Amino acid sequence: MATIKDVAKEAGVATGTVSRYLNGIELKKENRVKVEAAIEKLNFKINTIARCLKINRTNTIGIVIPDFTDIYSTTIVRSMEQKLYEYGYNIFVCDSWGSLEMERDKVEILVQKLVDGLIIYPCSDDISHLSRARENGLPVVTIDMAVKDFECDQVLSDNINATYKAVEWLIANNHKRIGIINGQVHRFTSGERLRGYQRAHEDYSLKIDRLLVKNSGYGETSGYESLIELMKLKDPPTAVLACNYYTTVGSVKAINQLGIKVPEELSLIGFDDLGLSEVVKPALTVITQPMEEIGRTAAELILSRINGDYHDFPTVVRLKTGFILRESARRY
Amino acid sequence: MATIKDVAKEAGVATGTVSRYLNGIELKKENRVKVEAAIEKLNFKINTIARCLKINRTNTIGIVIPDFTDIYSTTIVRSMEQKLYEYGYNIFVCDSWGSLEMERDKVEILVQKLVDGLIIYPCSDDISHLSRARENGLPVVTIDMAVKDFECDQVLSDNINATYKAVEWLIANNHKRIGIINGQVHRFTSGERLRGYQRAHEDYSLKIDRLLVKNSGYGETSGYESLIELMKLKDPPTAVLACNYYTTVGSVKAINQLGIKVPEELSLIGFDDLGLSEVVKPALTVITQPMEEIGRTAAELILSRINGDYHDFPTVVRLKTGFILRESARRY
DNA sequence: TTGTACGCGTTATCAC
DNA sequence: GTGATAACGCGTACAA
Repeated sequence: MATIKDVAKEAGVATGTVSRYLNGIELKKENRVKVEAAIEKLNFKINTIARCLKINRTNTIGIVIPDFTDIYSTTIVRSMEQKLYEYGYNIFVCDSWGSLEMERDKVEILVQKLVDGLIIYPCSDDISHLSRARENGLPVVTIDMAVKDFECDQVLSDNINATYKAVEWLIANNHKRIGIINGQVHRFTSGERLRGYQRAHEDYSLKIDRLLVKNSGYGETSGYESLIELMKLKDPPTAVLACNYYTTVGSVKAINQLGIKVPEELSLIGFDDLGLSEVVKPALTVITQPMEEIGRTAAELILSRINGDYHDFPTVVRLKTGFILRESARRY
Repeated sequence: MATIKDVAKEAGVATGTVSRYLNGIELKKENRVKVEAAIEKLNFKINTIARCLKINRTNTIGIVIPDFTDIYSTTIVRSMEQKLYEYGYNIFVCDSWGSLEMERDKVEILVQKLVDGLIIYPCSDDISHLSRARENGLPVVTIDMAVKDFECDQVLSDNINATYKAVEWLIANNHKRIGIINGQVHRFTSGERLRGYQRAHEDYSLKIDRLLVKNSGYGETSGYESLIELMKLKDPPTAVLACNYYTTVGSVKAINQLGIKVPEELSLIGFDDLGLSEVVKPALTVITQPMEEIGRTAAELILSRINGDYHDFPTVVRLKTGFILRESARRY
């Protein structure tokens, strides 16, 4: 692999001259031509590693998500990448496999690879490993998770009002027994989404039957099993709210298997308008999160911090969710 | 940020000694204790960039896929990551946005970041940019794409027999007008999948009606529109084969919208057993690709090449596909 | 404008 | 074993 020295020798100039050429500084035409010829001839490529070592920047943002195959995460990542690429940054995406240990490991790897910033979708509310990252002067932005005991920028959906609006709609449409299929209690978004469910009940003086509250996890299997359990109750719900995309998928699976008619026998409200929604029959009513906006916002925040703009640090951005009424929910 | 020199000074030893300690070489107990104390005290972290510059390896594999949100791709990536991580390699995943120009750009970035190998899911059959990567001694493995005019390892599904088996099943079950919704003709997998369709027709002396062959693209919209066009024909098909996951999704959408009864009025065979298959009603009959195996195989190949094992170079691995019979296809 | 010398943090190679 | 020192490839002063 040809180095900058080889190019300099070939062109008969000094290495500094080549370096300046590479950095877009104008040189004497004569030299420029020679340098260009040498680069072409030797098929020279700049060695990014050496450059990074020198300037102590990599123009790379590390991103950690719990699962590469989770379309909610990847949709956000895609939007981040678009924004960051625009500003000359690349992304280094890691998968924590939903494990805290792995997450720590990946963060460590990213820090050692000298990324210029870290955007993380934590898989738990233990983010003690992030403080070490920040000690190295690394900006950190979290997604989908409010973090205590650690100052950093955060981008969140307005989870509380998301479920509040959905439950409110159901109550307004005469539903009184509303099931909720939620993530585990210790997860941040689960807590908020449950909170919205509770608030709507409070505000309309409706009592919550604890049997209608499921929180075994955000996975497809959890959604599937929870829905079956709900419908096996002596007094089953007339409507069910699934609190993320995969519990929605699991719920639909269970509904199909049980042969339940939607919306005649059960109203279903899902989460995130991703692929499935319009494909299943009847089309799903869903709560939507602004995924592109989440990604873009996180990208913009990290870019600000990298550029030393800390005037609004730390910022917590709450993004509004939507509600798309389709056929799977109706008046009871 | 503390450097190895600081540690050496703090411990009162030479930098080489610290380096040897970091690389797991045993030192005199006395020195080991001093070095460990110094590392702890200074919160020293090894500088990966500097190390890479020296040893000329990054322990990182670059991966380029057409779309972060494409679950077929990410499932494969996940399986690659699992294997590579096991061997101490990280992955650097890039999204080509389905554009050749972007793909070139991303490959260039990866080469400059000095990844140790490149696994690529090309978005077209123009892979001229890969030869440059290989000139730098970089092993290249392609996924999902047979490549001409360029020697490299390739991991492919057995596309021809995949569609052959599906069409054969349909023919054996008395279907004579079989529609196919395929990717664009210039795409490699499309060509092969069409070939399987054709061969099955040949082998059973069935003539192909050109009107039944759609090839407007692998996207959801293409699938949606193609299915509608097929069903609008004077003599519509009795069965339709969608040739990737997204055309399958689009087809299901169209079927729901048109109110077509499956399998009574139309048999549908989809591609890839991903999420959707068991959620829609009736459950989808699908051709499956061994995604985990594709990822694992590609990872193993690149690891071999990195370790200098070229005894079977270049290798083309053809992996067998499966066929899951569910409710969406039946005897005509 | 151009050329030179040095620094970045680590590893490898010598002598000791 | 250990210590000193020369690489690795690039950027950047500073002097010419």
